[in-house]
Amino acid sequence: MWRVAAAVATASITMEKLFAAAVVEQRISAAWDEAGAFRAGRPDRVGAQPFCMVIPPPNVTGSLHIGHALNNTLQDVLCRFERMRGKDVLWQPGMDHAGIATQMVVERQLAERQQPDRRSMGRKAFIERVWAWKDESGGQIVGQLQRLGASCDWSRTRFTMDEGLSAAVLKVFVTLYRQGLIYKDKRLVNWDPKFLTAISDLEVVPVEIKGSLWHFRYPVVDAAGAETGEFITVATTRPETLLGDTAVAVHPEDDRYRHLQGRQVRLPLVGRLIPIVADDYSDPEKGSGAVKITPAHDFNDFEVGKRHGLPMINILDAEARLLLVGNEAFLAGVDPQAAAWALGLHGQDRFVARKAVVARMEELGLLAEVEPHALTVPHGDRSNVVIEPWLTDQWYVDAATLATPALAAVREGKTSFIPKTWEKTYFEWLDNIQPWCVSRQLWWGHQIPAWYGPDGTVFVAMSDDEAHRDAAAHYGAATPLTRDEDVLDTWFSSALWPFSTLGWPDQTPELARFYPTATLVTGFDIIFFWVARMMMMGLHFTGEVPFKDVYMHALVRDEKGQKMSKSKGNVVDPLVLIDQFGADALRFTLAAMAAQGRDIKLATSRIEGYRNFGTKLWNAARFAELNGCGRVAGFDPATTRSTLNRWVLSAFAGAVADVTAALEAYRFNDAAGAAYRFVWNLFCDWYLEFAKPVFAGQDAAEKAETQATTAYVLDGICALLHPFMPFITEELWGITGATGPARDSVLALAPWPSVAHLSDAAAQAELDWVIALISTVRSIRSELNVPAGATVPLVLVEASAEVRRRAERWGDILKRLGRFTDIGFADEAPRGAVQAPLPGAVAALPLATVIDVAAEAARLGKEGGKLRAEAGKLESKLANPGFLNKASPEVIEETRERLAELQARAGKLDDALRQISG
RNA sequence: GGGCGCGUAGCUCAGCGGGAGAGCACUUCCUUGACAUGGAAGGGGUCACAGGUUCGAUCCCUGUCGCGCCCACCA
Repeated sequence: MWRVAAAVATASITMEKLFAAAVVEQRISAAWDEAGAFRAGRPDRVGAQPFCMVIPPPNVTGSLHIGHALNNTLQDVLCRFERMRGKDVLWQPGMDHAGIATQMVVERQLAERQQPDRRSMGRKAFIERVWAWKDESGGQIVGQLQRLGASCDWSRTRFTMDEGLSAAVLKVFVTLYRQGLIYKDKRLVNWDPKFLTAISDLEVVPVEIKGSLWHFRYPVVDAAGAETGEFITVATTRPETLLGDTAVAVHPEDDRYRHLQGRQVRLPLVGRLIPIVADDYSDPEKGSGAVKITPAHDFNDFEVGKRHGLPMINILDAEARLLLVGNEAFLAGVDPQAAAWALGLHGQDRFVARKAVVARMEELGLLAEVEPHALTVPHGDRSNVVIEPWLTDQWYVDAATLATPALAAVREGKTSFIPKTWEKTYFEWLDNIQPWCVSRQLWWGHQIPAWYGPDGTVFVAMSDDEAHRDAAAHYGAATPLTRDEDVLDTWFSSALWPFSTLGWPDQTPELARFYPTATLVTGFDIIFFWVARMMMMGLHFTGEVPFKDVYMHALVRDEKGQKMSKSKGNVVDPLVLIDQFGADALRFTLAAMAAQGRDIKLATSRIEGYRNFGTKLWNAARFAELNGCGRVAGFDPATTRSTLNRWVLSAFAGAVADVTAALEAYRFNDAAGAAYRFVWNLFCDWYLEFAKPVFAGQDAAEKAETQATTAYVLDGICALLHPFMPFITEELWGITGATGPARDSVLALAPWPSVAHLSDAAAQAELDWVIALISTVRSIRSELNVPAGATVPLVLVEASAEVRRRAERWGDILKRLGRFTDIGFADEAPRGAVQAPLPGAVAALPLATVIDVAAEAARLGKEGGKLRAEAGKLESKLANPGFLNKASPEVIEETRERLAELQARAGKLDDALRQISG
C-alpha cells in the first residue's frame, strides 16, 4: 500500500500544471529531427503506400503570415494523419526565388547601404549579390514553418533556382520552343514602368480610381486639309495619349457621324491629319459615340489599328515619360512648327503631360467638357504603379494548347477540386486563356536560353555551346552570338514544381514512387497563377496529372473580411500567436475553422479557447499519472469487463471513426470538432469523474482495469489529436512512455488507432442513462438554489427492474456526482419531494425542508409548459394525414415515440405539481 | 457586364429537408486532492426579407435587400 502511495507522490511532481509550449516545442522539434521522423522512404515504410504532397513554395523573401500558417497546418494535418496510417509520406518542401520580390529586396538594401546600384555593378555581380543575400538572410520562413510543426522532409528542401530545378526549366523551355509552344512576338504587353519589365495579365490588378472623363473637340477638315468648322468630340480618361492618336472611330450605323466616315480630322496640338474610321468597336452609347484611337497605347485600339492598317505611334519610353523628340513615328507628317508646344513635353512624366494637355486644350477652346468618372485602372501587383500597354518583343507560351489536356483531366475526374465549386472557376479561366507572357526584363531568375545571331536569327538551345554549334551550322561558320537578357516569369519554374522537385527530367526513383502526388493544398488566390499552370506543365511533360486532389482552402481575412496585407496594416502575425498561445493552439484553431467554402475571420478568443483545450488535455494526463494509470503491456481493450470502461472505449471508437472519416473528406473542422468533443465533453467531463470513485474504491481488479483503460484511451487521444496538436501530444507520449512497456517510436510515427471493434451499444445506453440522471438532478438543485455542498437522498419512484439494477451498479458514482446521501426506491414519491421524470423512473428528491415550495411549483409549471408546447407540435404533425401518408415510417415511428415520452414526462410533472400544491 | 460565395445567439463561426449548435462574452453558484487557462447550472436566436416547392423548410427553388471576392477591353 505504501508503495502505491509513494509512486503517486513521485508521480505528482513529474508534471507541471501547465504545458510549457515555448520550451517544449523546440525540444520536440529536435526529437523529430533526431528520429528522422519526416524522412520519406524510411526503412519501416518499405512497401508502404506512398503519399506525397508538395508544399506551395513560399518566397525566399517571405516570412510566415497567417495564410501560410493555415495552408501548412492543413497540409501537416494530412501528412501526419497519413504517416500514422502507415504510409510512406513525402511532404516536399522548398522555396521560390520570387524574381521581382527578391530583386526588389536586394536593390533596396543596396540603396540603404548607399552601395552602387544594380546597373552600376553589372549583371554578374548583382546576381552574385542576390545569392549572397539568399544565403545570409533568405529563407527564414523554413525555420518558421518548423516552429509551426510542419513535418516536411527537410532533408529534401529545394529551391527554384537550384541546379536541378534550373535544368528542368531549361529542358521545358527548349522543348516547348521546339514544339512551337513557345514563341517570340511583338505586341502590346502590360509594362511596369517602375520595374521596367513586362508582366503577365495575372500580375495586373485593377484599382478603382475616381478620375475624370475629358471631352475633346477635334476639328474636321476637308479633302484639302482645311478646317470645315465642324468638330467631332471624343472622350478620354487619358488625355496624354492624344499625341499618339492615329484615328477617330465611329460606329458604322451611327447616323450622327455617318457623313463624317472617311473624312479626316486635324489632331490638336500635333497637327497630324488622321482619318475618321467606321468600326464596331465604337459604342454609340458611350461618351460621345466617337472614340479616339491610340493603337500603341491601348489594347482595344491596337486591334482597331490592325483592322484599319493604322500607324502605331509609341509616344512613351520605358519609364512612361513622353518620347517625342527624335521619334520618327510621331514626327511623320507633322509640321514641327505646329507641334512645337507638344514637343516641349518631351521627357515629361505621363501624368504631368496629362495635366498639360488638358490645360492646353482648354486654352485652345477644344475642351468641351470634363466629367467626374469612376474607372478601374490597371496597376502592377508588386510595384503598385499604373501599368502601361506598351509595344515590345516578348516570349509567349501558347497556353491555349497546353490548356486542352488540363481541362480534360479535371472534366474526366483525374484531378478533383475540393470544394468542387472551384472547378467552374478553373474551367472558366482555362477556356478563355490568353498567351502567357513569360519573359521579364529582370536579372534575378532563369535566363532565357535564346541566343541571337548578327542578323537576329534566334537559336534556342540547352547550352551556350549548343547554341554556337547551331549557329555555326546555320551560318556555315563560327559566329558570335548574344544571349537574350531576359529571365523567365517566376511562375514558369513554379509550374514544374511537382515533378522538378522529384528529380525530373531524370527518371529518379522518387519521381516513379511519388508522382503523381496525392493532394495539393493551396489557397484559391493562386488557382490561375499556379494550380492551372502546374496542371498544364505536368500533363504536357509527364503525361500524368500532377496531383489527384486539389484542396482549396479559404483566405484568412481580418474582422472586416478584408484580405490581410501589409499596406493595409491589418496583418496578424502567426509567430506572435505561437509565442502567446503555442503552435498547437494556433493549429487547432485554424483546423477547427477551416470549413469548406468559407473564409476565416480569425478571432484570438478562439485561439485562447483551444489553448485551454490543450491545458485540459494536459491535466487529464496529469490526473492519470496521479492515479497510477500506467500503460500495461499486453492490455487488450476488447476484454474489459467494466461497463464504464467498455463505454469509454466505445465512445473512443466512435470518435476515431468520425475523425478519420472527416479527414478523408478534407473536413478539417469536423475532424477537429469530433476530437475536441470526445476529449473534453466525454473523456474529461464524465469518464474521469466516473473513474474517481473506482480509483478510490476497494475493487482492485476493477481499479486496475480502469487504470489500464485510462492509460490506453489517453494514448489513443494523443494519437487522435496528434495531426492537429503535434507538440503537446508528442510530449505526453514521451511522458507516458517513460514508464511501462517501451515505445516503438515517436508519436509522429505511431499507428493511427484501429478500434472499431470496441463499439458497445449496451454500455453506451447505460451510461447515457447515468449521465441523464446526474444532469437532471444537478439542474434541479441549481434552479432551486440547493447549496452546492448539501447532500440529499434520492428516491427512484416506480423504478423498472433495469433502473434498479443500474442504480445499484452505479451507486457510488451517482452518490458522488449527484451529491446523494443514499439511493432508495419507492412506489410513490415522498411527500413534498421534488420530482423529475426519467426513462424508467421518476427521480424524487425529498427537499421539502430545503426548498421554496413556490419556486418549485414555478419550476414544474415552466418545465411542463415547455413539454406541452413541444408535444403539441408533434400531435398536430401526427394528426396530419399528409405526414402519415408521405413521411418515411422511421420518421413517423420516431415522432410517436418522442410524443409518448413527452406526454409521460408532462404527466409526471403534473402529478408532482399537484402533490406539492396539495 | 459576367461568375462565385456569404447574411444562424452580443462577437467569431459550425450545421443544412423532420427535435436550433460550438468557442468566446454574459448571469448565478463552486477555490471539492487533474485542470480557476477549471467545474456546475442558466439567460440569449420569428436561422436577412418576400414568395414558391413539400406532409414538413434555417436547410431546396425564385426574387429582393445587404456584404465580400474573382473574372472582363468599358472610351
